[in-house]
Parts: sequence; structure tokens; C-alpha cells
Amino acid sequence: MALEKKIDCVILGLLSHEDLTGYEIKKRMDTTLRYFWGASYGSIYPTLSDLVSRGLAVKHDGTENGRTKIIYSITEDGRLYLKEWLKAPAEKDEMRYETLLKLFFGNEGGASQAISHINAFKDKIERELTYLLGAEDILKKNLDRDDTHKYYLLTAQFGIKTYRAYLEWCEEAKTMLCKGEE
Amino acid sequence: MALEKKIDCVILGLLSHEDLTGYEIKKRMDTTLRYFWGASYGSIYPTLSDLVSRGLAVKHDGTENGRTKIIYSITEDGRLYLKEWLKAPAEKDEMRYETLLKLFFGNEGGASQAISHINAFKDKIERELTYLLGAEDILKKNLDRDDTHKYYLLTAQFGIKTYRAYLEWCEEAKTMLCKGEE
DNA sequence: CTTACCATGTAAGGCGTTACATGATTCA
DNA sequence: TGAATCATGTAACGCCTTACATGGTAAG
Repeated sequence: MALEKKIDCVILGLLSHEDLTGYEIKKRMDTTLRYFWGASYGSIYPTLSDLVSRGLAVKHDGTENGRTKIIYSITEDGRLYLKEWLKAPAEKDEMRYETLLKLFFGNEGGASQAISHINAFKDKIERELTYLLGAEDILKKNLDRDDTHKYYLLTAQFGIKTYRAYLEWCEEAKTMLCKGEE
Repeated sequence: MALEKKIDCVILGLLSHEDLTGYEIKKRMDTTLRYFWGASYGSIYPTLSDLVSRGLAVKHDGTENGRTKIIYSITEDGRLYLKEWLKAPAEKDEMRYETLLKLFFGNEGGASQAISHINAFKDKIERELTYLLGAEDILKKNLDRDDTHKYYLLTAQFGIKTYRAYLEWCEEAKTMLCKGEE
């Protein structure tokens, strides 16, 4: 019980705003949703079929730029299902940071190795932060156009705030490790 | 390739510092490691057997307080394996926050529902933060006793910094949502 | 003309959880 | 005496990723 599977809700959530193909859903997962909820084709396409068979979404063929596509739309039942899920409290908030794991056991590898891990982490976070700041900018400019943007902005700002805290920590952590090196 | 499975390294990491039983390992997972790497009995005990069969750990029976225990120790090979893993760059740093997911689709449920999710999240984070601050305090007092404490402290401080950023965001997010409610 | 991107899927298998099963000891 | 904690495990199953398989179109 307490199904962990939220992928159906995520897809329904995306479809609640606009009709999408599986490919487009994957792109959303790789950009907007990437930093707090990822998914691969191997879970997206089967879930899409499943949603259709449960009557929560419908599919219809379409063509665009001479290309054949399978476009999915949410149904009324799908919208109800989504709303029920949104009402329920969030169950799973967790992080899995291998960087922290390696740092936790850092004594076994030494300070300079730990610093390398911190630097690699810092670079990754800086790249992500740049992306999020760009997204924030666009969202702010379109705030009045669409109410959903307000919620997208909220999550982007969560990421920005978090990543900035990470970067601060990186500096402090390196300082602390260097002191021990002397 | 690029095995995701790190549980063997985590256990080896714990054993590199002290001999432990499976039960004690689980307790570490539920306390110290909880916020960045969790694990259940269903993965700990089989991994322990696996480590023994690979020669990375050894088990020996012991008794303590009249209770029978199976105590595991790391071997030299285990220490080598751990060091190799520590050398390699971290591959998997990711979060899965259902709260953010529900917020991202918050428009479908409305501002007051979104605020409820934020409040629940805030409560959870405040509890975690209290725990981490307690851990930080203890670690700081024992910094000179054991070099490993420095690394434990580093990860605790990561959590503290991150959680404080979360809490700041909670307030800002609620303010933003309330403005829209008027 | 070939690289990159658009587009849809499946199969195998890894990883890890939940729930179950069992039993001893300690403490209120 | 009953609840909590100590202690060790297994079985079933859920979820998801990786890798594979296929083919069209756009742009340089």
C-alpha cells in the first residue's frame, strides 16, 4: 500500500495544462521537472497506455510539420483523479546525494579527494543554477499570461534558493577541509 | 553499466569505522544517513551476505547483554574496494520531492491547497532541522577525538544550510500565494 | 550525406521496498 | 503481562532504468 508510483499523476498534471505527445512529456521531464522528478521513455510510454486504458486520458493521432504524432489529452475522470492526488498530503520527499555519501566517508580517502568531490559538485550546481535563473526570468515575464506560471515560478525559486545554499556550503566546507590540511 | 547500487559501499563505509551488526547498520541509516541515503532491512541483510561472499567483509558471532549478535567487520579487500569507490566521481545526486510536484501542478488545486502542502513541508523540515542541530552540537564537541567527525560534521552542515534555505523559501512562497488570493 | 533531432515503443533486469515471519529481552 | 526494542532474515512484488529496435525529417 501507499503506492510510490507518481508517474501517472505527473503525466496527468502535464496534460492538465496542455495536450502533449510522449516525446514532449519526456522533454518536460528533462528540463522543467528534471531537478525534482525525473522519468525515462521506459516509464512514460507504458504509463500513457495505462492512463488511456483507465479512461484518465485519450489519445488521438495528429500531424504536425508533416510528422505523425500521437497526442494525449486528459479526460474529466483524469482531472478528477489528479485533483484527488493533489489534495492528499505529499508522502515522499527524499534526496539521494552520492556526493554527500562520499563526503561522509571522506576520512578514508583524505581531504584533497573530498575537495575534488566538492568542486565537481559545485560545477554541476552552478550549471543547474544558471539554467534555473534563465527559467525564472522567462516565468516572471509571463506571470500575468497564465496562472500556472505562478506555480512553476515557485518551484524554480525553490531550486534557486537551494542551489545557492549548496554553493555557500561548498565554500565553507572547502575552507574547513583546508584548515585541517595545514 | 554504471551501477546505481551504492548500498554495498555505504555499508562498507560504516564498517570501515567500526564493527557493526545488521541491526546497528539499519539504525545508522535511519538517523545519521537518513536525509541523504536511506535503506531497509530488505536490502541491508542480503547485501551483508553478499559482501561476505565477495570477501569484502567477514562475520563473526558475538554476544552482548546476553543477546546473540552477528557482527560484521571490513576486510583489507573491502577497504580497497571502498577506496576505489571513494576515488571515483559521484554519479547520482538527485532529489524526488513530491511536495514540489504537487506545487508545480498547484494551479489545478488552488492556492489554499498549495499553502497546506507548504505548511506540512515546513513542519517536517523544522523537525529534521532540530535533529541536525543537535547532531552538529555533539559532533563539534568531539571534533578532536576522531578525524571522521569532521566529515560527519560537513554533511550535517550541508543539511542545516539546505533546510534553512527551504524554510526561507516556505515563507516567501506563502507570501506570494497569499498575494494572489486577495 | 550525415548528424542531430523528432518520434514511439519493448524487453530485460536491477534495485529496493513492504510485509511477513520469528523469537529473545527489557522495562513499566 | 504486555509493549517496546533488539535482532535476523525472506518473499513478493513494484517501479524504473538501460539498452535495444525502428524509422522519419531538417539542416549544415
